[in-house]
Amino acid sequence: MEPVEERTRAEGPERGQLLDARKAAILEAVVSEYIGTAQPVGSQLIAQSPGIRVSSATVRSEMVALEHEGFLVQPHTSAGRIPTDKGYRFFVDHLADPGVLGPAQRQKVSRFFEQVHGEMEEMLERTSGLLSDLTSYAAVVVGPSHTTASVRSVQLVGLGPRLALLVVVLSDGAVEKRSVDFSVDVPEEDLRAAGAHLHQVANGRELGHVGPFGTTGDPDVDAVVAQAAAAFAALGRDEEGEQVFVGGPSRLAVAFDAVDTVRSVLSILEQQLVVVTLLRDVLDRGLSVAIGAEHGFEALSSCAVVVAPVSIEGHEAGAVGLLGPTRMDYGHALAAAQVVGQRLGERLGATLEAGGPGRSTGARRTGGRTGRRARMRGDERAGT
Amino acid sequence: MEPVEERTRAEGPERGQLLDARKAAILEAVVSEYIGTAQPVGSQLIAQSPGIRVSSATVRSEMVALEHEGFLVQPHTSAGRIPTDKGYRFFVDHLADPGVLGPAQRQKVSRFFEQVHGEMEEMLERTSGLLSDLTSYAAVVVGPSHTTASVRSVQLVGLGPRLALLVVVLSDGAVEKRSVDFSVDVPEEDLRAAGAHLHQVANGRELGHVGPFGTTGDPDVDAVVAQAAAAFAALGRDEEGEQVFVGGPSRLAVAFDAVDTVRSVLSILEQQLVVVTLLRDVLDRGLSVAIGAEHGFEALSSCAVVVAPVSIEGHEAGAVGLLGPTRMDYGHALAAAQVVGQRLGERLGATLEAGGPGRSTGARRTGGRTGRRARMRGDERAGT
DNA sequence: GGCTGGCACTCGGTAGAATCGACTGCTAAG
DNA sequence: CTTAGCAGTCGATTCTACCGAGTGCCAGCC
Repeated sequence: MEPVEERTRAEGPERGQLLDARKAAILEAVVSEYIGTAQPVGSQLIAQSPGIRVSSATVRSEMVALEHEGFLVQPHTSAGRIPTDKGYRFFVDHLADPGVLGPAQRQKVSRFFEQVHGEMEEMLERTSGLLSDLTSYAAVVVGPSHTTASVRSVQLVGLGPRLALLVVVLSDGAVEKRSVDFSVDVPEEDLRAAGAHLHQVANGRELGHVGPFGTTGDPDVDAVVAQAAAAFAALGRDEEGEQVFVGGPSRLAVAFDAVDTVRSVLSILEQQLVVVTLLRDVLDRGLSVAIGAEHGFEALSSCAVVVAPVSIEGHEAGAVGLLGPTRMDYGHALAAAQVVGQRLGERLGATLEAGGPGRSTGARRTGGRTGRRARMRGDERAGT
Repeated sequence: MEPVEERTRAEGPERGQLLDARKAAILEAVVSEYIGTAQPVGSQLIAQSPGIRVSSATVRSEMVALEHEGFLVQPHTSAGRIPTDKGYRFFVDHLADPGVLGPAQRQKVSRFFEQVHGEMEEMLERTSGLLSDLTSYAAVVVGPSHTTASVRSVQLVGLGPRLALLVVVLSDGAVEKRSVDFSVDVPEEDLRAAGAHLHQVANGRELGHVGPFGTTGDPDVDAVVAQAAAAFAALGRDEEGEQVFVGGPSRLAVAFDAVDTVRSVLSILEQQLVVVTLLRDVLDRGLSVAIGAEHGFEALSSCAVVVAPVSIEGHEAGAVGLLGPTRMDYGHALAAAQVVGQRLGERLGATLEAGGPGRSTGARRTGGRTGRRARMRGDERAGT
């Protein structure tokens, strides 16, 4: 109604984002208290907390102001106050101490990355478990997309008289495969010849950009090549997406007490494409935390998402994230995500350390985020 | 107290498992009603249901008997009755109509298996989604173990001067890989030579039983072979287990209203080894349904598990399962699991249809179920 | 002017009493 | 053996009273 009135009533030179020191201290106290207890916090409790040197009456009037400015809300008239998304946002941006992992946890992380072995998928999956363990929140790990990796080897392996497997090894160590069903028997030599030809043509190219495959002169072999080419194209289409690993989804059932919330958040996590988009969006906006409605997902409005990039030798290769209630322990979550993301990047980099120039095709992400695909696990229906 | 009394009171020649027709009809009515409404069901409702031609008083006295025999319980004195695990068991064994999928669902299944494409993992994953969609319960799909498949191809692909990828193709179309880090630069020819040698030695053997690898005469190549052999061994160790795919876990949050139950069931599903063991156990005991405490898992005591085998050309290759509350729609769930399991087996078989004799190494499972490993997704802690 | 103590007020949560109603078990009659 | 009738049980619901945490406001103090 009277925005001017509103603005003059607020004191000091703040412009929307700024709060004077005392308000900030009170807001911080409210947020940390609420994060700890999940109970609306009242003025008296705040007045007693260290760092606040005024009476509860003063705290009350400050709280009224904070409520007007949208940092706090009262669930009902005679209750304490709880932070709004904006309140958490201010807390995260200005107040929370950087957040450090305890020595025990640091050690756990170190030991994990020393011991972890196996191929990328396995490592990413384990990492999602680690992150979830560290924080008690659900964790997601998004692996690098293979779109920029180049083909290092192509092979056709016969599995039967009329069936073969197209095996493609990429420069980043990923292996893609696709079965090819010839309707007629194909002799082993033709298979081998076709494989060699495919290798010649595709080697060094990016998976999405192989072909045309030309001819070999031998029509039998060419027939095989043609079939395999189709499989190649299908590979390029299907495997363009990132893989998503979710760790500790059961943690959601601890973080939220409403079974409805659990259900809707779980069903979001089942749609891997959505998860990838979500993390990407947050990172693209230069954030490491998205609170409540800050990301566009209705179903996640009671969640906060903490994201950290995973970069392999300087180029962004994926992301790790945490999903918890808005009243999550941001300091800890940020620290954990950040450390794990970084260590994971280093670890993945180290595996490729001995890699040649093929690896550094690292063209930066093109930035567009439409058309991305991810392997779906679970329901594929677009959310309800 | 007086077992003889007990036994003589019951009529007819039953011995523990059998019930006379009227008791059975009443039990069936109680179970189906309870499955539908989740409310304790009283004698009056049963007396009205079609097929029951006696008064509520008679129903009551029969219910007393059924309670004595352990098929029903009363949550409290003045409430109706609900089935016990034993009650569900009898229902499943004797009463439930075979259960048929509706035409729409049959069609959905058919269309799914016509359209589904991609490699095994993807297909299994999608299948778990399908099954969950059909039934509204959480679904699990366990893929075949590779232990009986033989090696069809071995290749060493250089990813960098000192790094290579060992790529092993198995007769069932699976591809296993492992990166090998030589501490010195290895020329391309040595890699190729070592790869060829490995292929020679391993081809046709089972993954767990390759080696020893002998020598090639060239010490440089032998060094590479030795490193790769270690990777081979690691593969054999790691990839012995089945893969597990969970579809629609969010359905658990619909089926159960206690958030605690949701949490504990979810955390079971996170431990893939446990899931494999569970399904195996049930199948090994010749069952297709395990109700409540029938499987040994405390955390799943409020669940029922429906299992159907997936067999590829006669030999057991995996399983599909459904996880829901004990008051699940058994008829529908059984039908869905059975159909999907069978179709999946046929579909997987069709892919290998053109396969040669290598495929039919199908030695039956050895039956032991210790030492099995599964890729873990999520937490790895042994249950709480 | 800003801070504080005091006070009236609000309102969710809890406890207890009354009521309701869906069951049951029992019994006596058909 | 079945059935109608009846007394009894006990969870669920509603209502009331009450408590207490917490608020907003105000008058007085520094």
